[in-house]
Formats: sequence, C-alpha cells, structure tokens
Amino acid sequence: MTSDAGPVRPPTIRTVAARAGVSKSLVSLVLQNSPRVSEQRRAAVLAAMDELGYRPDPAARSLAERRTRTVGVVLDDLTNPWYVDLLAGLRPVLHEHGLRPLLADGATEPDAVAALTDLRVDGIVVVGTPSDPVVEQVLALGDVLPVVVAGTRESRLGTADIVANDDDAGARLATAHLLEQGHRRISHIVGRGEVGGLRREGHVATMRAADLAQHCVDGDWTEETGHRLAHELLTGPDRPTAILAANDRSAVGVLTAADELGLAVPGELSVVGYDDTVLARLPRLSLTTVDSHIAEVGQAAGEALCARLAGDDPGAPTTRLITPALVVRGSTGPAR
Amino acid sequence: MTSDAGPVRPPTIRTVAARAGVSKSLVSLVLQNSPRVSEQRRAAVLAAMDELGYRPDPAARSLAERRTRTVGVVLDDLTNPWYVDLLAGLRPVLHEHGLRPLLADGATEPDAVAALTDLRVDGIVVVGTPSDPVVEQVLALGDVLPVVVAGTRESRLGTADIVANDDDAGARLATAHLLEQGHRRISHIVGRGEVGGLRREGHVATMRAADLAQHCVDGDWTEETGHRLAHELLTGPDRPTAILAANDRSAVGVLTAADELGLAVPGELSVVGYDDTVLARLPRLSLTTVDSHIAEVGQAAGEALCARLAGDDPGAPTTRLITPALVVRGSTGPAR
DNA sequence: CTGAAAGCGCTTACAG
DNA sequence: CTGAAAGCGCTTACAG
Repeated sequence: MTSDAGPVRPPTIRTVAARAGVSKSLVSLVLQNSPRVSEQRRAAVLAAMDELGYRPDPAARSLAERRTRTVGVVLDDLTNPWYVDLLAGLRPVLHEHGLRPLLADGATEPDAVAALTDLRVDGIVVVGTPSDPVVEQVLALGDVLPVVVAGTRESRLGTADIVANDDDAGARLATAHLLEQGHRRISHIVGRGEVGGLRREGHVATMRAADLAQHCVDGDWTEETGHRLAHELLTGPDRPTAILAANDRSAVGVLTAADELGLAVPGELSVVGYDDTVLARLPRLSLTTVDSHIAEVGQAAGEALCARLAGDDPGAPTTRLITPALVVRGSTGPAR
Repeated sequence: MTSDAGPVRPPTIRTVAARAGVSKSLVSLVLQNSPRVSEQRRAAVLAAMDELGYRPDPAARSLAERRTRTVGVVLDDLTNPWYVDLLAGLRPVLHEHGLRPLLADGATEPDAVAALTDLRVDGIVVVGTPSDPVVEQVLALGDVLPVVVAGTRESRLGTADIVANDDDAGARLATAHLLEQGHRRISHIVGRGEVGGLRREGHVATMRAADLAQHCVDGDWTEETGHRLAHELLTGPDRPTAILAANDRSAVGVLTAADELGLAVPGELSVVGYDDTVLARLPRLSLTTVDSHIAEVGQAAGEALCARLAGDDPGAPTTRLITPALVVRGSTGPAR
C-alpha cells in the first residue's frame, strides 16, 4: 500500500539543501558553478542532487533571472526542406549556449513575433524572407531584443544582423556554368523579394558580361509557377536552350513542363535550380543546382545572436555572406 | 533626452492593478475569466491591460500554476516530410487548448525524453517508431505524465494512448490494387519495427488469400536500401512484375534501380510506396502510394493528449486507428 | 567562504 | 464580489 500523498513533487533546492546539510543559497551557488564554494561542500551538494535526481525548474529560474534562455525562430513553412536544413545548423549553436529554439510560423500566424515576445524569448531569428507583418513587428520591437535575419538580406530590417547566402555570387556561378556549356539563349525564372532580386542581378550581370540578351520572367518560388512559366517559354518563339530557375522547387516545375513537351533534359534543355534541397538530389531529377550552404548560414546566424546576447558586440548591425557552390548533376549538358 | 532608467520592464499585474485602481488578485481573477468579478471592474482592468500592453509572464504563471502548458514532442528526423505533416495536424489542436509543442529529436539526442521532463512539460507525444532509449525513458516515467504515441503501434509502451494509421489495412489496399492489375509476382520490401511488421502482415494476408507465393525482403525505410534490394530483386531469377515498398522513400530507391536497369515503369515494373509524402507527388516520380492521413493522426493524437490532460479520461490506454486510402498514380499499371 | 532575506510575477486558498 | 497573504522554486545582492 502506497501512501496517498498526491503526486510526488520533484526535488527543489530546498530538498537538496536539507539533504546536503547546507543552505538553499549554497545550493544555488553550486548550480551556477560559483568559485566561492569550498570543494567539500560542493561535492556534498552535487552528491545530494545526484541521489535525489534533482533538476532545476526552468520556470523558477526564468522568473528569477529575468530571462528565459529561449530564442524565437520565425519561419514560413516547415514543409520546405530549406528551413529544416537551416534549423539543423542553427539548433546546435543555440544548444551549446544553453538556449532553446521556440518555433513560430510567420506565414500562418501573422502575430508570430508578438507571440514570441509574449513568451519572453531572449532574442529572435527571422528565417527567410519575412512577411510584412513580421517586418512591422520586428521594427516595433526597437532594440529591446536582439534580432538576426538568416537566409535573406532584408533591407527593411536595418537594425538586425544579417547572415545570408551570397545569392548574387551563386547566380553568377550557375549562369557561368551554362555559358561554358555553350548556351546562349538562357531564360531566368525570377524569385520574389530581395533574394529573388539578387539572384536575378547575378544572372543578368553575367549575361551582360558575355554580351548576351537577358530574358527574365517573374516567378514566385513555387513549382506550379515554374511549371506554367516554363511551358510558356518552351512553346514560345526563340525557345531557350537552358532555364535557370530561382530555386529547386521552380526547377522541378520546369522539368515537369519539359517532360510534358517531350523535350529531353539535358539533350534539348538544360535546367538549373538553386538551394540544393533533397529534391535536387533525387536520381530521377538529378538537378544541377547551387548549394547555398544553408546549414552554415543557420550556424552563423546562431553565433551572431549569441554574440549579441553575450553583450560583447554592441556595435553596428553586421552582414555576413556565406559563399555558395555550384553542384553539377544530370540536368545540364552542352547546348547543341 | 530619455531618462536612463535601464531597460524598461514590461507591465505586471501590479502595474495593471494600480492603473485600474484594484488589487493584484482582482487582476489575476480577470485574467482567468473568473465569474466572481463585477462587469464594471472587469472592464476597468481590461482597459488598463490594453493601455499598458500587458501580457502575462509565462514563467511566473508556470511557477504558480505548477504546470507549463507545454507538450514535449519526440520525433526522429524533421527532414522526413512525414513528421512535418503529422506536426501540421498536431499543432493546431495543442494551440486551441493553450498548449505549445516543444520539439526534441529522439535520434540525435538519446536523452530527449529526459530533456523534456527537465523542462517540466505537461505531457509527451512520441511520434513515429521510438528508439530504445526513448522507450526506456517513457517507461521510467511511470504514469506521472500522460504519453501518447502517434504514428506507430508500439506494444512496449503499454501505458500510452496510441493513434496510428491502420498499416495492415493500407498494405492490403496496396496489394489488392496490384492484384487487380494482374500482377502475380509481387515482392515486398519490408520496413523496420512494428509498423513494418504490420504492413508486411497486410501484404502477406492478401497474397495468401489470392493463393500466391509471398516474397518479402527486409529493408529499413531508406532510399539506399530500397535501391540496393530492388537491384537484387530485379536482376535475380523470377523477376517480380511489381514491388511494394514499405514507404515512399524506399520506393524512390526502387524507381532508381529500375531506371538504371532500363526497366520501364510501369510498363515492365509497377512500384507502390506508402505515406503519400511530397516525393510521391512529384510528377517525375508520380508514385502510386497509400495516403496514411498522417495529419489526421497528428490531430487525433493531440486530442487524446488533451483529453488526458483535462483529466476527464482516466480510463485504460486507448488505441485509435485512422483508415488509410490508396492513391493511384503513374507508377503502377497492368502486368503484361 | 557561507547564510538569511528579498524579490522575480503570477495563482490560490482564505477571510471578509 | 473583493483584498491581503502565502507560496511556486529559483537568483541576487547584502551581511557576516
């Protein structure tokens, strides 16, 4: 027969103190690795903690410390592997610094940033192109909270540190690759926002340097739009021999259009994506693309935020660009 | 010139009480929608909150309430779209009940469950086939915390509620579809764990009912293994005319093997996956598969957990199975 | 090097 | 219907 004392409460510093024969404060000092504790008592306290299975209560700690050791991460769409890969780089950095990520979906939840500040996060990482409400709320934050933008250069967020892939350079790599393969009629399906603009600039500059006409059409990052635009491009006059899509998802739409039209890839059409997502790596797609080293972007973003939180970097907002790399697969070949 | 009063502290119930001219406790009662507050004072308090932009501090609330309104979600691999889709169903349910999910990676972090209990989560959802350490830790929990297993039937976790796709039924649907197409030599690439076993059973039972020989080979859910096993099957004696893979990822490996061997799909080989992930929907793959209605599984799991937390269901562990549906695409066709 | 006390911002009985 | 008080489990000056 067990006594009916209700649910057992987990041990507290008080329990630990009693067991170790010291005061509550001493336990707290041990918890924080304070040097002002004798080795003997420290050992006694640690032993007591171990025996009792003591674990500090995060809520109590947050309340007393006036910080939560959590970081808000605003993202758009976890379905997009791009975000998942970036998180894979960000998460370990936060973990090493004793911080936990709290995810919020900026697309479905317009008040994502407000929701995070309600949770008293210590800082915020905005991942990818932020929606207008997100930008507004971040600006409204002023500088009460450190904010880092990861994965996109967002000029409206002037007070935030920025870590992004060098989209301009990536688009240059991709375009140069197509030129080397002898392509001259190259179309570019542009992406939205500043990232889309930067990729277009890199493409256009490279085409111009080669004295070639540029042909850009406005897309929106989605497979559907890539599909539709590619269909138009491939059935119109002066059919391009190569299409540079703003990202892998658009490129997948391009492949679909080519398949439907019976155009061999890369025999009759070369296709390049951007991001090197899992899609690009599928053997059936085998998409030439640009690896944006997105996990590295996430890692650098985490480091930037931790530096701000540590307070050792009170300087002006920084921008750090990660250099991308071309990944040649089966969707590109010589122009014929 | 602004006064240098340090960082402004957010308003507390004390601030609100002062502004509304009431006591702290009254503010707290309003916060909890208590009926024992006069309309007039309630209005005054709400107005004060609004003017001050008051938001309750979750840490303080957690500490006083002795619960955190958070739910630990143990998963294996966010890279797998299956998990993301399940989360999409789970998240809204938790949200409606004022709960927040805290994600933990059971694969990379062996102590995931312990980490979550350290955070004082109110309950736990184990998603997918749990690793051995996860099972051990959940069992060690006893019944101090409600646990729901989502997406797999895990017999070792006898005290937990279970919500899963009816894998047996799904495998029957898939196999029946192949039989209808006239296939007689069908191989099955089995998945690991209980889910793999259930899918195999459904397949085997259907084959047996049709008086056909079964041919199962052990896989492990991955593309690589699917690829390797399919290669063996397709180059061996008595080449199957159809392969049922345990999941979409394995099926992608099968497609790759078929492509390499120059076997037309579905002309010379029909391929079926399971899960209806984004992979299956790619036009270039166009994979016939079984939709496990995984978002619905996530939703039901959330509801089960909330019921436990509400305490209105102190009964024995429940098991709820979601009925899957066949999705016919381009990777299956008549046997020739 | 150690301890007693105040405080973090809430909720919850308990009196009135 | 309302208020004063104690308490949740921790940290942080402040004395010794």
